[in-house]
Amino acid sequence: MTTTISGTADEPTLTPAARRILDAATDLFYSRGINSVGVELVAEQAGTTKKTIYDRFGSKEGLVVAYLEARARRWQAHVTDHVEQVDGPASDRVVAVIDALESWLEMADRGCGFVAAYAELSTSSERATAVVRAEKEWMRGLFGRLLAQGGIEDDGLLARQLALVQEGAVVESTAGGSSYALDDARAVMRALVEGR
Amino acid sequence: MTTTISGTADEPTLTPAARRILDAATDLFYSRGINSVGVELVAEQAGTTKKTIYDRFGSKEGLVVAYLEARARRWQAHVTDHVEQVDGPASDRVVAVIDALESWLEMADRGCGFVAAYAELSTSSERATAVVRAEKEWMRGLFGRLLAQGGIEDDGLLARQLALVQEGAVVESTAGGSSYALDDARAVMRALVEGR
DNA sequence: TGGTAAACACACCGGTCGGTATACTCGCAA
DNA sequence: TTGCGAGTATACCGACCGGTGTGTTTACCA
Repeated sequence: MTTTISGTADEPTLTPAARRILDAATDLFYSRGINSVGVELVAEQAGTTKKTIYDRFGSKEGLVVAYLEARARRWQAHVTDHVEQVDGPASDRVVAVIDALESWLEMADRGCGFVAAYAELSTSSERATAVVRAEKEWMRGLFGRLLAQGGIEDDGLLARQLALVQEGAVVESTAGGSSYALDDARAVMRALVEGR
Repeated sequence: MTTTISGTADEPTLTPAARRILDAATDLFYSRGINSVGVELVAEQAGTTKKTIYDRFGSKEGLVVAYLEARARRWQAHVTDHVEQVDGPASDRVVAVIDALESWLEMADRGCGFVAAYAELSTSSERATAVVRAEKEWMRGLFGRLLAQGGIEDDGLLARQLALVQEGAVVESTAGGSSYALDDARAVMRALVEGR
């Protein structure tokens, strides 16, 4: 282990067609919504057939879960990269998460894919909601590790508050249409960390 | 005008069948997701027919917009009620919004209906996303009014931060599965308001 | 009394949904 | 050489999608 801040499982190997299917699903599920995209469309965009999708992923739900897991891996790697490039006081490293979010939202301007998935699937797919919850938990854990490495002792309260602020920033800057949300979040985070 | 903290338009009069349709849609759209519910199902649960839905609301999108507007009115009335029952320092009234959210989530445990709608519709319905954005704007305005009434001057920054924290609380307590989120949000809000 | 808005029942449209079945081709490894 | 996993192609299934059309019944109101 070279680092203690990541802690993300690496992805399973995929056959070439499965790779294309997952890429197409990632694109379509995020941009148009999971329930609005049929497997036939995914197959078409992947240059393959429904048959192959069902051979590789079992069901649409299986494909959705694979999409969410892949998305979580990419997001976590993205955040980890940003955070690792900063070495200063804990507040600087915490705020770097919002920098990561900012560059992420330039590609993903439709908001948090996990919150969207939760909204669409929470009543219909237990497996999908479990992946969403795990991602939120990972964020809380990340903030906890950043605080600990910065020498700030915290029983979990501050880490949870920082994660909460980060989630609020996503909602306000996307659904809320606020162009100040990221800066607002940075200010709140600094106040919280430096205040204790 | 008896109060200056509400500022919500009252609902248009509806025919009896339209009322039942809107009630059924409110129930179904929220609990199962908008894209997952067909107009036929709404008609059935409302004890009416598709024809009447299209006569009253024009299209499924029209029904969705009416649902979101009605939901916004109920949410805003709910919050206003809670806030009006508190008369203390600004921090107490601000925190009362989280109390309102807490009792709201007892009925609506699937998260913010507006965020869910945004996730499902942001690429397909301009009208729906406008209603969502207006609701988020209303929340920022509410916090601004509460601060002003409490004698706290704010150019908008603090009000936006409070709204951001409130949104984060919703996400963390629903999709995030955190049972501390509401208390965490209250603590952050108090720190922000009392800190300035 | 006549007109009108509201709600009703019901049949119908083209299209898409998730999912399955059959059959064929290819490359690779035992 | 044989077998197998991977992929392709295509046809099919019942169910449901959003939306429309025709015609009938009810109730209120000028």
